[in-house]
Amino acid sequence: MRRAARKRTTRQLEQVFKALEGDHTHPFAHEIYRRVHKRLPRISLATVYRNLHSLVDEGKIRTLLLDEQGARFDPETSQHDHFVCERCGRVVDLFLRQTRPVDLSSLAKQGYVVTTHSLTVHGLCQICAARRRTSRSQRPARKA
Amino acid sequence: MRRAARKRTTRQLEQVFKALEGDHTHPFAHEIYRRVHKRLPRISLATVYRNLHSLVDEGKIRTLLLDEQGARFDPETSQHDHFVCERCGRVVDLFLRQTRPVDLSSLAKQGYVVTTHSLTVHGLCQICAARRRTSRSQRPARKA
DNA sequence: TTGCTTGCAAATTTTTTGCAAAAAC
DNA sequence: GTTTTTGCAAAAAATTTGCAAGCAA
Repeated sequence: MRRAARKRTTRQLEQVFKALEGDHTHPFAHEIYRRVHKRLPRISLATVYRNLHSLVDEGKIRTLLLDEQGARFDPETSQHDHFVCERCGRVVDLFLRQTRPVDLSSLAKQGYVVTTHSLTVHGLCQICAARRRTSRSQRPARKA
Repeated sequence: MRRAARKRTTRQLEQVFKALEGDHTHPFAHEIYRRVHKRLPRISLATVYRNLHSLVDEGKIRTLLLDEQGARFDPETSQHDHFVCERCGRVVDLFLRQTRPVDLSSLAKQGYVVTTHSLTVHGLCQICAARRRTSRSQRPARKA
């Protein structure tokens, strides 16, 4: 599934990248489409997908597979990890490995060649954990 | 997306579980359908999906999101990690955390509540790494 | 001008759902 | 006998593709 390298810069590509740049919410393709569509009302979702793929191929953004519903996109290209909140669904960047690197040395000894790794932590984010603490003794809410 | 708990045992459910039991290849739903279909030729893919979900809900199997093409299923329910080979696509179970637990204590200190985590390592599996070593100086092969 | 990229619509792929019939208990 | 589960077909949701027209270089 190798795609031909992109050769031209277009407004569509620029806007797709800008819609993601500096964003920490790890949006799905459709949300990126929604954002770009405000500036380029004629853009199609297919073009958003094509440009997201180009950006991934060029290493400018990354794909995240965290939900059954589809791929998320992340402009943070440094090696990092993610926290997924079970309650609110938020995905938070973690930089654990900067202070607590995962020890994969045993794999090399077993004959594996390690390129990258990704760590995903599931649980309650700071906000949802605090909320639960506050409402500790209340009976389970219906539908919030 | 909460499903009602299953109340009856059926041949379909049993066969879906048996098709996965003891398997270490982390198959997609369609491959499980293919296997079960040999024993129950009238089963439908929809039933395989429904039964896979039941088994996940009951904690008998787990869902793995590793590929863009869809979910894999894993009968290994103990806490473990995965290695994905970039060349052959194989997914191998890893039990790194039994000897090298990932240190997530800093998250608790920051107010997160951690439920589980998953670590996925990418690279070359033992077989593909060995093959590369053997054919080190050869020009890139076309189509294997 | 040349040929890459886009927009549109249709196609694909994976997974889910409605409903009558079949099976479980 | 009642209620759950199945099979089938159709629906949904996410993503990809063919192709003529538009745009970048």
